[in-house]
Amino acid sequence: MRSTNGRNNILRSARDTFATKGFDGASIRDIAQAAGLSLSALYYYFPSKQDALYELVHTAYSWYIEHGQTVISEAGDDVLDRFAASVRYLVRYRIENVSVSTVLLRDTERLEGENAAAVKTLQRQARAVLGDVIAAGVDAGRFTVDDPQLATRAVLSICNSLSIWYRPTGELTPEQIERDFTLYALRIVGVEPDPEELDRLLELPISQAGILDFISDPQ
Amino acid sequence: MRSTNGRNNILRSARDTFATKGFDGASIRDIAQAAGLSLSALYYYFPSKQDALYELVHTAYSWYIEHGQTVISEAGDDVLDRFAASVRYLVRYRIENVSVSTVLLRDTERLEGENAAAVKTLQRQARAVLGDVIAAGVDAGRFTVDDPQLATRAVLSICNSLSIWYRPTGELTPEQIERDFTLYALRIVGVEPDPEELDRLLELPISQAGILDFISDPQ
Amino acid sequence: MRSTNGRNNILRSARDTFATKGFDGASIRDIAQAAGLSLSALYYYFPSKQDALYELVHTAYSWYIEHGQTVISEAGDDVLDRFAASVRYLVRYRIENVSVSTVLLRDTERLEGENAAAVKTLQRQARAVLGDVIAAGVDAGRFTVDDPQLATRAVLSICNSLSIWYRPTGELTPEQIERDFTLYALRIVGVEPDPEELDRLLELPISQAGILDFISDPQ
Amino acid sequence: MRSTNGRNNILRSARDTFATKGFDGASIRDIAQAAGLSLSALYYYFPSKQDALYELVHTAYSWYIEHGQTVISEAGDDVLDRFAASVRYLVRYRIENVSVSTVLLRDTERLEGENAAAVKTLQRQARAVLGDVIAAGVDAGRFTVDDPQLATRAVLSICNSLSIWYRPTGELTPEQIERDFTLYALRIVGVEPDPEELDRLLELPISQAGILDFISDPQ
DNA sequence: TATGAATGAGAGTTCATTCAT
DNA sequence: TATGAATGAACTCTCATTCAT
Repeated sequence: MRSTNGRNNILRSARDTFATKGFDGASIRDIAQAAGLSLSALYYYFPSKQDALYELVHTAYSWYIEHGQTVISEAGDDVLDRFAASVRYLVRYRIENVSVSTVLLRDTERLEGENAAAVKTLQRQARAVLGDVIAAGVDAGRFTVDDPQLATRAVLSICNSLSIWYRPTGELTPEQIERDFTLYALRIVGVEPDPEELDRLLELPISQAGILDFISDPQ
Repeated sequence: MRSTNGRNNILRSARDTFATKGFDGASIRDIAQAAGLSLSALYYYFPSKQDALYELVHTAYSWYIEHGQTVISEAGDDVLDRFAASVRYLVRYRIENVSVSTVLLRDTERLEGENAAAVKTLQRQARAVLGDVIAAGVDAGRFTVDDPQLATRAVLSICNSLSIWYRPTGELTPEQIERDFTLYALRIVGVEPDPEELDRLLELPISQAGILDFISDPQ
Repeated sequence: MRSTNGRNNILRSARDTFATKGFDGASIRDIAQAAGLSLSALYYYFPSKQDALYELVHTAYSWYIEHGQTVISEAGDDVLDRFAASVRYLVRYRIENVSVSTVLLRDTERLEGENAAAVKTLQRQARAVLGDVIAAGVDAGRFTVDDPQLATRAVLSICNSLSIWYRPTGELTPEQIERDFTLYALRIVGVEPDPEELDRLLELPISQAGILDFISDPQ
Repeated sequence: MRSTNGRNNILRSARDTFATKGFDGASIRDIAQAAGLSLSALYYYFPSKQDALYELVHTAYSWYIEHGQTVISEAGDDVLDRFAASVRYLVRYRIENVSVSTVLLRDTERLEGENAAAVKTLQRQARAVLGDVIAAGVDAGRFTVDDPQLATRAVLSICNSLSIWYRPTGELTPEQIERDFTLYALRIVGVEPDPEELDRLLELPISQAGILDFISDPQ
């Protein structure tokens, strides 16, 4: 069994190097250097650069999907609560995991063959985390949108944009972003919350406990 | 005298090759082959791969900004009309120029030095096309958002997502997308239009006339 | 059209380097250095090391087969004359083209896929150059062997052994070897020539005119 | 105490891997995998790849020489019997030990330094096993060849060719090959046996008893 | 305008080998 | 005895680029 330590160390470096230079722009030598290892040591853990990307992307998506479902079920039965929880979960994920999010959203299309197919399935499932809640809200008559899938894409793309422009050193605090993005999301599905309601939705507990160390950002 | 023809031919190939493989994944041989030229011919027109990317990105952004301002001013004085026009202009641009949009939104960060700086300025201006309208709407009390810049990012990111998932062969028509995205944008800034009003906003004329052939998609 | 000059120069170096170090032991750097070119220049002419080997082997076998048939037909109708001519042709080929013979006989099995298949066909044809003559001799009742194919292998293997041990600086002259090997070959097929007959058979003209420069040994 | 078991297991794998891929084409990983061992385990038994090859080649040649001398002395005093015995011994060795023969005849020249020198001595001795018999036959006036050494090379090369083309699944039986090759060998040295004589020569007992398991072929 | 020929640097990957355990 | 972890050197091959024509 190859030590999880060595693997994770490399995955962390791969994540940061991919995020900075892009999959094709990042050389394996860059990753090795970032990991404090020799070039060839990487090949002890991963048979190829592609495989390292796949491992990273696969693990990150899987974690997101699994914890997303937990977060939503912990939000209770009300569809508004569940919707707010899933939006806030994604916002926080993007803010706290900018590097991996960049790789997920930009470099995933560099995957080939079976890897690409497997990840496309995961992406569909990840979209469904939010998409199922929106569909439920529409079915329940609480949300008013013509095309729940398109509305899902809209809300997701707002949150995903964080990986492009959010920086911890920027002017906006995570809390401001979380509040405003939650409001935008609600409005998109046709809900205009009064301020107290919005406050309440923002106080529901959202957990990202137990995230793997090679997913979450370095600080 | 360098013929515009040769240049544009190359820019078209560069756009498609960058869009498909990414800037770092695309080799100059790929571009030459797509252009039906020899490797060295490219160097007659562009001193480097970077320069070709810069030319492409610079021209595309400049065109977008210039025509965007025209479109908005042609929409009249009402801030709602101007807002709808600018959203619809961007939606159409993304739908009709998927390839160049992909490059603009993904590969621009591969630019270096002065090129990168110049394009960052253009990106700010491009954001301002929509951003100024939103700010005006907020100032006029017609839009209710706390942070006009953040709202701008939200609306932009919805439209920009088209470059990732929109395909002309997909199920949704450009008209459906334009309608729904316009509605989402209005809702984000706190406006809930009644159906007639939305219809009216969707009938305002939007021109993309005169777009350069190496920007707009092949069909 | 890539210049034949450049190609042949590389093929010559490849031949010598493969002969000395074996296909797997020869690095592309070795070949480039021997050719007085940079590493990458080789890739302008040959897409891979495999392809260079294939080109070399394919051309050498094709030349051997074609000229072998000419030599035999020029030897006249008598099966003994034809047999002696084909043996002497092969002996001379091995002596005058030791390097390429070494590659042909040792490294051909490093070929893969279609290349391997194509060369196996050529090898069968090359064996048939001598094999057809032996079969004709057996059919005509002039040769007494049970299995013409096995006798062919026997005669061929004697001649082929030259690529392993023959050196121009050795004690034996090409003429001595040609005489003795011709005698062995005759004896194998059951013919014991008297000295005058052997002399006559050794005086028939055998041409290797027009051999390609990257096949024949450097001197 | 290094167990002979472990060593032989590795030598067996080395033999097969070298035979299939060639010395330079075979990686130590390939050998380890074939032996069912980890990479580093090989280094417990052999200090380098070269040494493993040397051990294999050295042992195989030594065994061949020693048993060859036994076989010949067991054939009695008659030079024809001794000659037939040595030819048939080699034919059987090549047929029953194709893998090791391939390595012996092809990869021996990859040996370096002292290893190469030592093996060259062994090769000379191995040639002498047959060569001494031929020389004795010539001295005794029973064989009529001008150059006993060249005749030796001729007979050897016929037998050695088996490592290239003989496969147990082929059409020819070992017995057919043994008969025909013995006949060819006799003819080369100028002896035309009548059928009864040939039969008698083929009935002399030849032993390969006690061959080491890492020399003889797997079945 | 355009190409063929060439190059140095660097890509991903594999190699034989080492060493602490 | 045997392994997991690591390394430096070398591998084949591709890259962006140049330059004479």
